[in-house]
Formats: sequence, structure tokens, C-alpha cells
Amino acid sequence: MARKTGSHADITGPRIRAAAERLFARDGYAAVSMRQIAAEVGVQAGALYLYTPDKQTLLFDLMRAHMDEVLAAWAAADLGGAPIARLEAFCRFHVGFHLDRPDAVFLSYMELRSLEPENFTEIEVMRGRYEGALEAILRDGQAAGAFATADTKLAALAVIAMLTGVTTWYREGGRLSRDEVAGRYWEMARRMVVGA
Amino acid sequence: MARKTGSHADITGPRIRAAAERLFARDGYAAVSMRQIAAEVGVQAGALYLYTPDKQTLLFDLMRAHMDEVLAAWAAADLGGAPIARLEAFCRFHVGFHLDRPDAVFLSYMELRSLEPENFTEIEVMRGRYEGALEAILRDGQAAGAFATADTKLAALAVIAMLTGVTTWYREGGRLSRDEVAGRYWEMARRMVVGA
DNA sequence: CTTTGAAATGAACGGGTGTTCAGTTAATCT
DNA sequence: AGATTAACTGAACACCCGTTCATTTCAAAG
Repeated sequence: MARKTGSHADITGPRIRAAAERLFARDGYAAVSMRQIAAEVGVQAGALYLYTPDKQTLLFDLMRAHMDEVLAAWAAADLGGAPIARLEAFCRFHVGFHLDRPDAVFLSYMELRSLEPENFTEIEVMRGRYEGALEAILRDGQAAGAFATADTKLAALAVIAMLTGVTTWYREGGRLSRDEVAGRYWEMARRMVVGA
Repeated sequence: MARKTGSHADITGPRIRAAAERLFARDGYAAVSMRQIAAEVGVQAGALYLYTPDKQTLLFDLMRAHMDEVLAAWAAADLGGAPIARLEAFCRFHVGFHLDRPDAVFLSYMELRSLEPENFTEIEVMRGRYEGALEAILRDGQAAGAFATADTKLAALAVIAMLTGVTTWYREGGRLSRDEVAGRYWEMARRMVVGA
């Protein structure tokens, strides 16, 4: 049977993406079948192919959409100003954004290896742009004498790794609010780059 | 045919584990088939079952062996002394150990979700012991007035996440030697917990 | 030289995989 | 009321999965 009540095309598409994101994040791309995704949405597996050409593209589109969103959101959140203020904004943005979209974030750095080479390269470029945004802040601060990082590139990687780690343990309703968590991470990042 | 020259039992076992570790780390547990592992070793898939009861146990044994090794190696490397000295030792140990065993490390924190609940719990306990070792150092240093971490538990997680991040970018023959990398990470960790 | 048994083969098992497509249903348009 | 067509079904395709097992091979023991 089909078209039970009303047109479903603009509902089913997002539902497929949402189900795929959830399942890919939880069990991994290779461990999730198209039939599982379809079952989650309440359709047969064949129906998925009205919305995506294949499984690989479904994954890639999710990751690209996430990276687009990260880059656009940071561009909007970056108000400029002194390097120290921009760094604080970056840290709070990164932690907050990651806590809001745990599945998309987890997916986008766990499933890089599941991307075919061409798709992998495209996502890596976007990821590089995001890391580059932090690196530029650190470079500016270093030039202005506000920071004391021995190795700017390494510091950028270290700060991002530290901040991203929040996704591995944070659970809603824990002892710390989202803002408290972001604040404490910012404090640690500040110490790292400002120096003693 | 079998037993072409000499006895192979004590050779094939380790070779299977090595191949599985490499392939699981590169492509993920779910994406690697028993036939691929067997092909890498140069045997038929059925032969693997002389060395492991099933695929899940093969993964679990690799992860448990790795965690055993980490815990034993740190126990041997921890010479005690002042908290600041122990923290330096921990940072240098962690980075060095991770650079030496990229596959095992990558596997042990990427494939946690591929473990069946019982196996997962066991690995998590071991991981908790390792994180606890760092946390204890931070607690001691805090009590002695040497550190200034607003949140010891959080600081331990942040330091480990930062240090572990080294595996995502370090490649042999890069611009920094292993000791230089370890030194710079230690410097960043020191700033994080000692305070400005 | 025969016997033994560890080590490995290769075929088979039931079941799951991504993907395709002719056919069916029902909301909308004329 | 009838034609159209978007949305979906359900069966089929060829292939791969983890695992089992009777059988074969051959170094070593008696």
C-alpha cells in the first residue's frame, strides 16, 4: 500500500536521514543495513532509493551537511575582536555545538574511514577549514603577544582534541550544566595557550 | 594441504591476531570479514577457528590484551615522587605508548561499540583504572597545592583526550620526533593543570 | 615403516547484504 | 468520473557473511 493519507515525500526524506544518522552513530556505518534504516522509518528498503542513490551517498550527505552546518554556525558566532575573546567564543561554541548534536559529531569523525576516497577528501578539506579557523586565532594571539604557544599548529590540534572529548562522557542531566561544562573547558584551553 | 614445512601453530596464532588488529583498526570490526583476515594470513577462513572461538572473541582478546599492556606498562613506568614529576611521566608515557601502537590504541577506543555488553563492561573497567591513575595524580597534586584544577575529574578527561589526539595526526618521519611531540604535549598538559 | 594427531582445506549451511524494478495504491488534476 | 502520477511495496538478483565439519596432508613419535 502507499500514500495512506497526504503526501509523504517531504516527511520521509528527513526521517530517513534522521534514522540513518542515529543508527550510523550508534552502531557504525558498516554494521547498519538499509533494511534496518527502512524499518526505523516504517517503509520497505526499496523506498530508501527514492531519497538517496545509495548507502555511501547517504552517509556522505549526512557528513557534508554536518560540516556545512559547523562552518556556517562558527562563521556566525565569530564576532571578531581580541584573540583571547575569539578563543573563548570558539571554545564555548565548539563545546555547545557538540553537545547539541552528539550523533552528527560522533558520526563525522568516527566514519571518516567509511567514506570512499573522493568523499573522504571533500570532508577532510572542510574539517581542515574548521581547524584552520582555530589555528588562525592562535596565530593572531601569538603575534599580538597574548598567547605563548610553542607550536601553534600542535596547540590547535590539542585544543580541538580536548574540547571534542566532551562528547565521550557528557550525558544530559549530569552534575554539570552545559554552560558549566563549556566554561571549564574554556578555562583549561585558556591556560594551555596563554601560559603561566 | 597442511603442514607444508614445520609446525605452524605457534606462528599462525600471532599472525591472525596481527592481521585482525591491522584490519579492524583500518576498516572497522564490522567491515572486516573473517575471510579477509584469513587471506591476509594465507589460510582459509575455517582455519581461524582453531585459534579463536568466534569473531567477537577475537576482537575482545585484542582489546583486553592491549588494556592489560597499557596498565602493566604504566605500572612499570610510574616511579612515584612529586605529583608534578608523576604527571610528566604519565604524559610522556601516554604519548610514547600511543605512538608505538597506533593500531591497538585506535582499535581499543573506536571499537568499544562493537563489543557485546559483557565484554564492553570488562574493557570499560580497565579503561576506568587507567583514567583513574591520572586522576589520582591530579588529586594528589591538588591536595599538595601544586596544581590548580577547578575540576579534577574533568581535568583528567581533558588531559587524556588531548594526549590521545596525537594518534589522529602523527605520522612517522614528520617534522617532529617522538620525544619532541611528547615534550610539547607535556608542556601543554602542565599549563592546563598548574595554572597561570 | 607405520601410526598418530596437529594443522589446514574446501565445501556447505542458513541467513543477511545493497540494489533493482514491475506492479500497486491513493491523492490530486482535468 | 476518469486519468495521472508520486509514493511505496514486495519479490527477486547476485553475492557475501560467520561458522561448522568431514576430509586431507604431513611432521613427528613409536
